[in-house]
Amino acid sequence: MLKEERLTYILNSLRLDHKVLTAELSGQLNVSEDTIRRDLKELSDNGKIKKVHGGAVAHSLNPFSYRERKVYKLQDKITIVEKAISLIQNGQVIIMDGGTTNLELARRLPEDLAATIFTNSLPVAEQLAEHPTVDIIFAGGKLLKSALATIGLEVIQSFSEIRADLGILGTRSVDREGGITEIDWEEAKVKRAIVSASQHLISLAISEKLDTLQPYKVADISHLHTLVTELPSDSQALAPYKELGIHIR
Amino acid sequence: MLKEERLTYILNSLRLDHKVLTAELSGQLNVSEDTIRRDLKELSDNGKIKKVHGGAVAHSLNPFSYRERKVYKLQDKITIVEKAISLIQNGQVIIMDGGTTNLELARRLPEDLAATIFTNSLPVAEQLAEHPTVDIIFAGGKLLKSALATIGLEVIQSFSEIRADLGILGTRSVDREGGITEIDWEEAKVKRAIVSASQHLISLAISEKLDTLQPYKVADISHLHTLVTELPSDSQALAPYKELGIHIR
DNA sequence: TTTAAAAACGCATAAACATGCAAAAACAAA
DNA sequence: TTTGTTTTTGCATGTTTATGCGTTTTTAAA
Repeated sequence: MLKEERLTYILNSLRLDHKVLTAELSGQLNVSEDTIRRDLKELSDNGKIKKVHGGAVAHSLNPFSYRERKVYKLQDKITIVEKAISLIQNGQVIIMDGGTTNLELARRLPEDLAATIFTNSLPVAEQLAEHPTVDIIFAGGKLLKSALATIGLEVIQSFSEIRADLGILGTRSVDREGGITEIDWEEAKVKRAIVSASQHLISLAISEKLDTLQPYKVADISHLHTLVTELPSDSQALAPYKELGIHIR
Repeated sequence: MLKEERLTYILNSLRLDHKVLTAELSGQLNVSEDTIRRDLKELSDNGKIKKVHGGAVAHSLNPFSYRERKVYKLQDKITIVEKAISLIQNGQVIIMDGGTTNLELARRLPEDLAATIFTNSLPVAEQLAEHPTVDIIFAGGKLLKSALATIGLEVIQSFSEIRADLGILGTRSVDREGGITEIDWEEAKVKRAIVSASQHLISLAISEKLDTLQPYKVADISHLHTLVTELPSDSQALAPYKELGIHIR
């Protein structure tokens, strides 16, 4: 294996997992830890990564992703995202909003996927821009700084003009009675637009969001077609949703 | 076997595998490793491949390589940006597009500025999102991945509905005869929309862009109200523009 | 503070490399 | 054809690079 390939491998792992461990890489690549250390040093010297004790973390040159807030329950979210990816087919038109789970989805989309993706999330759009084949349509509007997403009438109108195959919602709360609910009124309105524009609605939610409620309603539970969590599909917590006819992944 | 055939063979292997090994090629092509090395050197000199210790890799192997670019002439751009900031007043409605200079402007806006800023550039919007008081309106549309900016009819329409106090253009080329010109047709169209939506048009351009031309016209020089470069305002290079009645900063 | 893991450093070595040179081949012109 | 020139190639030479292994130093967590 060429050194160059190792460096690429490291950068790629870093892109997917946000961090790499020297010991782990040494095992995966069958070279000594010293070599890995030298690789990391080189990448670090070139400003590509940030070397830390034990490995390295992403240090994107992109000024935006500087906010390197740790992603809460990243492992669970990765599990969810991998299930969600299996639901996406080539050629589909997809609407997705923001949130860390959806961002992770954007990051991990298969290289060879061809799709058209509508979004109102700046980070998601930026992540998708690195994908070679997906077409990205950004819904314009007033930017909500805290969410780095556009909101308002214009966004809603944009989405209302689409008939999307898939709507993928990062979800704050799901409840069998209260349906999908959100904490921000404006965001809830945007999500509502996504719901009505999507033929098939997928909710990505870590399990702790199940059976919780927020003040603003996005959609009745009957609108939800597929629920993706990190739990195995036969988990007890998911049984009530299954009974409602919702597909569980 | 002709040398040309070998080179073709190498390029083809590289296309398939993204890498070639000197030793391997030497065996496959029945020539010495030295010859292969010379072949690789030639292809590398012509920019076709990237030569590395042990063989060569395709340029695309490194996924992040295209992001590497440091900001060209950053110091000059900071000078420009500081002058440009002095032209902005509280409460104004501003349209700005993308480019490194405009991104730098977004980064350095005074903390206490209150303004409404329309943009079609993802990085600019993200940067502005860190500002406490400006309102950001993002113009939606199809995302041009290379520029990380939206383009197309929708963007143009968004801008056409505005009457902005200030239009701030990052500028590829300015010429007293040819006006403001751009290298990308779609981007040029968007800039044209900015021009006609702005009551006062400001062009930010490092001096080396003066008196140069690109294929697509954005605006006649008569539409330009203020030209900001890193040069002192009494510089010889700016005199012709001054004569045309353009404000120089 | 103690301590185990990680990193840095120096060193050794084998593989890959650049360079100069000469032989062979291809080519051009007389 | 003959002769002179250029290109291509392989080989011998010394040089550089990549890597692993001890040893010492630093780090971070208990």
